[in-house]
Amino acid sequence: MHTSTVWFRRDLRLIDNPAFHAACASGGSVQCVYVHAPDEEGQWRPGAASNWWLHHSLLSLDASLRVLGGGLWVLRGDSLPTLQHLLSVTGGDRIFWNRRYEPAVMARDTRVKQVLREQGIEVQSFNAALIVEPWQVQTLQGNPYRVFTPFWRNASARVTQCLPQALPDSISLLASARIPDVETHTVESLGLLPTIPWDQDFKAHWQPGEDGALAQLDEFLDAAVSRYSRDRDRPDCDGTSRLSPYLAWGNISPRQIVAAIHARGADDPGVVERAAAYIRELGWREFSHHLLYHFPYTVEKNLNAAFDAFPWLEPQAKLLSAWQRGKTGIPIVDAGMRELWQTGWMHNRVRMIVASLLTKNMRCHWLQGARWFWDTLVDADLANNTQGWQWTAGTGADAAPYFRVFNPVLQGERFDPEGHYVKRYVPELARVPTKHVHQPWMLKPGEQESYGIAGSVYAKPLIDLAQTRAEALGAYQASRHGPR
DNA sequence: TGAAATGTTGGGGCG
DNA sequence: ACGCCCCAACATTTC
Repeated sequence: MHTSTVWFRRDLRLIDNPAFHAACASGGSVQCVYVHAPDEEGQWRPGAASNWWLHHSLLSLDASLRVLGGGLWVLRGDSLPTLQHLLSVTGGDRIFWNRRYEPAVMARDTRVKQVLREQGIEVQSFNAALIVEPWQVQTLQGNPYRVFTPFWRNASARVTQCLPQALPDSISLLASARIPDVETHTVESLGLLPTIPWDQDFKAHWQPGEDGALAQLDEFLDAAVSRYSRDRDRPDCDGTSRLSPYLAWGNISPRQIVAAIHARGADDPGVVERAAAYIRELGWREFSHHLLYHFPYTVEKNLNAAFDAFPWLEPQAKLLSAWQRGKTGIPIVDAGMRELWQTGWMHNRVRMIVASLLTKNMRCHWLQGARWFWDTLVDADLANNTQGWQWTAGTGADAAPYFRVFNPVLQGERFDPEGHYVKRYVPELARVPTKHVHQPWMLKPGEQESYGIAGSVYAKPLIDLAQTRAEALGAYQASRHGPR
C-alpha cells in the first residue's frame, strides 16, 4: 500500500490541484503536508498581510481535508530535511507538488527534487498556477517576450484550452498525526497572526481560502464582470474581480476562472465577450510570471539597465512614512495607501497613481514601494509586484516611459469623479465639496476653515506636484544624456 | 494603462 | 461683406 505525499505551498485548494489530483489517482493513501520555511524565500518571505491570508487559508484547507477524513500535516523547518524525515517516518515513496516560479523557491525546489530522487523517491511537479508556463511560449527568434502585446497574442490562444480538474472521484486521506522526533505544530502555532489586532478590517473584507475564492468568483460573474471594461478603473465602484489574493495563494486557479466564464457563456454568450478585458488582466499576470522566470534578477534590479544610472533620491524618513500611511496631503494617494493599510488591498488604478507619486514625484527607487506593498498586500505576488513596480517606474518591460507622470488630481477627477472613494478612506475631507475634493489646497482660506481642513496637510500637501514633476523630468533628461 | 505645451482650425462677435 | 480677434475644441509634439 503506497502513501503519496502532497506538498502544499501556494496552491491552497483541492479543486483543480494537479498535485493533489495525481496523488489521489495514484492509489494508496494521500498525506497532505505544509512545511513552514519562510527563510527559504530570502528577502521575499511573506509579509505581515500575506501571513494573515496564509494562516486563514491553511485553516480552511485543513477543514476541507478533515471533512474528507484527513487533515493537514503542519510542519516547520528546512524543507528538504523536514520532508526527508516525514517520508522516512511514514514510509512514503512518492511526493507531488505544484510548481512555483520565484527564483529562490525554484532553486530550493530543484535541489529538493534532485536529492529526493537520488534517494529513490518518486517526485513529480505540476502546473497549477498558470495558463501558460514561462517556457511554453517564445518569440520567433526563440527569445523570451519583453512586450505584453505579442506575448499575449501568442499565449492567449491557450485560454480556450483551460480545462480545470474537478475534485478527484476517490480520495483516501491520511489523518494528520504526531510525528516522532518532530515538534508538533498546528496552523495556530506557526505564529502567522498579528500580535496586535490590526486585522479587524481584513476580516470584514475577506474570506481567505478555497470556499471564499469560489464565492468571490460567483459574485464577480454575477455582477462586475459584465461592466468590467467600463468600471474597472473606478475605485469608487465595486468594478473589479477582487480575486487577486485568491490567485496569489492558489485558493483558485486562472484555469478555473476562465472555465467558469466560458460556462456562463453557454447560457449568455455576451459574457465571454464582456469578460475579455478581464481575461486580458489575467494575461498580465501570465506575462509577469514569464518575465520573472526568464529575468529573475528583476526582483531587485532594473530590467532596463539604462536606468541603473538614474539618480533616485534616498527618501526622507518622514516623507516616506507619510506616503506609507496615507498622510501626504494628496487625497487620492492618501485614500489608496489607507485602503491598503486597512484592508490589505488597493484598487489597481490607485496602485499606479501612488506608485507614480513615489517613483516620479518623490523620485524614490521602486524597491522602496515594492517592499512596502510586499508587507501590506494580501495579494503580494513576486511576479506581479515586481512587474507592476518596474512598469510604473519606467524601468521594466513594456513600461510606462519615465516621463509619463500621473497627475493625482486629474486621475482623481477622472476615475473618482464624485470623490466617494477619497471620502471613504480620508474622512478629513468629508465636508469638502466635490469640485475641490481632489485638490482641497485650491480652496480659499475661509473655505478651508469652514470645510474643516484649515491648517491640515490637505491645505498644504507635503509634495508640490508641479515642481516635483519638473524636477523628475529634469533628472530623467540628465541621466539620459549623461553628466556634462 | 499621461500630462502639459504648443499648434491648428473654425465659429462667432465685432468694427 | 470682410477682416480681425478671441477662444474653444481638437490635434500634435514634447517631456
